[in-house]
Formats: sequence, structure tokens, C-alpha cells
Amino acid sequence: MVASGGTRCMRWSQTMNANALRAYFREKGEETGCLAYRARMHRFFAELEPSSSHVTEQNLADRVRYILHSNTFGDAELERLRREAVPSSDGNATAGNAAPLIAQQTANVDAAVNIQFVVDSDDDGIVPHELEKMRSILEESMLETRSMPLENRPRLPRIPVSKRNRAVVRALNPMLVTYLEASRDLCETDSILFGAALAVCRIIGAKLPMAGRATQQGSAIPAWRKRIEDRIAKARALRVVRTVRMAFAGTNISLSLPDITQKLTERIDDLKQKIAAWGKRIRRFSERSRRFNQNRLFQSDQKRLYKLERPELCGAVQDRIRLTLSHFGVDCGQRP
DNA sequence: TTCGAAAGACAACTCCACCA
DNA sequence: TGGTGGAGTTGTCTTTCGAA
Repeated sequence: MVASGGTRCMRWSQTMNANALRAYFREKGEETGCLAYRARMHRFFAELEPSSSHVTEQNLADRVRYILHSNTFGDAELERLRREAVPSSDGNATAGNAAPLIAQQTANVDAAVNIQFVVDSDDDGIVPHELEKMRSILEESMLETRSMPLENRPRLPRIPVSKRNRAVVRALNPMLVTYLEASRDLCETDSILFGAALAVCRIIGAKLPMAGRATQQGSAIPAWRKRIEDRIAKARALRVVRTVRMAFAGTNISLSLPDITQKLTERIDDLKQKIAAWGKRIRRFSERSRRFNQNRLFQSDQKRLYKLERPELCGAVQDRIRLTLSHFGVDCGQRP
């Protein structure tokens, strides 16, 4: 990601976020307005995250502020990190109780994840003791969802359709009936259903992103472009004649027969044309996105656009002006 | 029906100016 | 020196639509 100023955006993982907070809490502690804590916090963060040497003091301070205001971590998790960094800090009673609860919940979830249950090959049934385990995960998930603010709910992944996953859903369905019948309003129904979906994810071991939208390692290259580039690489790596020669080795068929030669040539031409077409598609996309960005910058900040694109753009603009003027019969000389 | 492109909305992140 | 608001940029996700 490239943010304003042309520097590359980094992706902050949950571990880095936690370390940023550890450094913040450790150096800032309970004090307010303490002096030079940012430098100390920065040094401590560098110890915790040696690979993040490019993070500046200001970056780190911004990041801490962002984490604290964006619900990246829940209150209980924040309190836990604070107490971990500043052991003398007692915290308030609620948070103090919440931290062990979270720890316990995490432990439960860890234990629940990816149960190796036995699926009966005939009727997709699940053995009774696994059903009990699943029921307890379901109950935990629903309990958790009920007390969780909507914005803190994790984004659930799409679950691939498989015999195993279908069996889990089939096994959970009858368990939901009791809860749904007792549900008094839509909110409760919603919470039950979300809890059930969460339970399915946990049972099958699907990876759940952290609450509040996880930071994912993104790629600047769109997926379709990567696919085309792969295709091109594969097509280029293909040695048609050599492969065919190897395939026919040991037989009496000669590759120099006119019919075979013609077919090979056609195949090679076909591949070449495909590669050219794929390449053109990528170039069209690059050009389009370059123009799109220029237009957007032109609308928002012309000064900046000319500064960034000076050499080629100035030329292009001058050409355009010259063309317009010449259209009205004005001669403006040659370009330098 | 499936796949890919385009467009829009929103989230994530960075930088800078300003104030106390 | 630290805190903060706000602007700007880019990535990701979702929806829509057309082509195969």
C-alpha cells in the first residue's frame, strides 16, 4: 500500500499491534503527560519487533492511537496487555474479571477448534460423544455472541461444501430448535444464528479473522493479472517441439512429416498469439489505471500531479496547448 | 451457470499541521 | 514534546452486468 507522501504502507499484524501496546503501556504506564516516553516506547518496540526498524516514533504513536480508538482489541484484552506490561496496575474490578474470562474463552476455543470427529460413511452421522462436544461449543459460541457488540463480531469465512462440513451443519441443526423456539425477538434470533455459524467454523477448524476486520497481507497485483502472468510463464516454459519429440521417441513416427510439422507450427503460432493477447490485456489494464490515477489527482491536486508527472506530463500538456493554439491559427514555436 | 471486469463503498494506514 | 483532527492514498470486499 502506498500512502500519501509516497512511502509504502506496512501491514500491522495483531502481534505487532499487541507489541505496540505493550511498549506503550510499559513506557507510559499510568502516567499522563510524561516526558520523552515516545522515544523509550519506540526503543522498546524495536526490541520486541526487530524486523520493524522502519517504524518511526511518529508512526508508532499514530498506530497506538489508532489501536486504542478503533476497537482493534476489546476492553478486556487491552486491560490484559496493560496489566502484563505494568504488573503493579490493578485495573478496575470489571476488567480484572474480564481478562481471565477472555483467557478461559480462548482456551476453550483452542480446545474446540478442529475436532477430529468420526463421520459415519453411510448416513453422515456423528458419534454421540462428539455430538456432546459440539453442543458445548455451540453453547459457548452463542453465549459469547450474545454479549458481543455487533461491530466486534468476527467476519465469518465461506465454508467449502464437503461431506464433513455438511455433517457438522446437519448435526447442529436439531440442536438449534430449542434456542430458536425460545427466542423472543429478531436480535436474539440473529445472535443464535451467528453463534451457530461461529460454532460451525470452530468445529471444522475454519480460520477466523480477528474482530474488527483483520489486517490481511494484500497484494498490489490483482488476482486475474497474476493468473494471466502465470499462464504466460507456463506457456513460455512450454517447449512444444521438444515435448512432442520426447513423446514420440521410440516410435517410428517422424516429426519431419509435412502434416506433423504443419500441426506443430499451428500450435506454436496459437500459443504465441495467446501470449501476445494476454500481454496486451495486462498492458491495457496498467495504462487504464495509470490514466485513472492521473485524472483523479488532476481533479484533486493539479499542483501535485504536475510535480509527480512533470517530465512526461508537462510535455503532453504542452502538446495539447500547442495543438489547441494551432487550431486557432496561433504559432507557439517548437518544444525545447 | 460460471467467470471476469467495472464501479462503488468502506476499511486501513500514513502524513502533516496545529495546538497545549 | 506529545496529542489530535483531518486529508489523502491504497487495498479489499461486494454488487452488478455482460460474455462465454
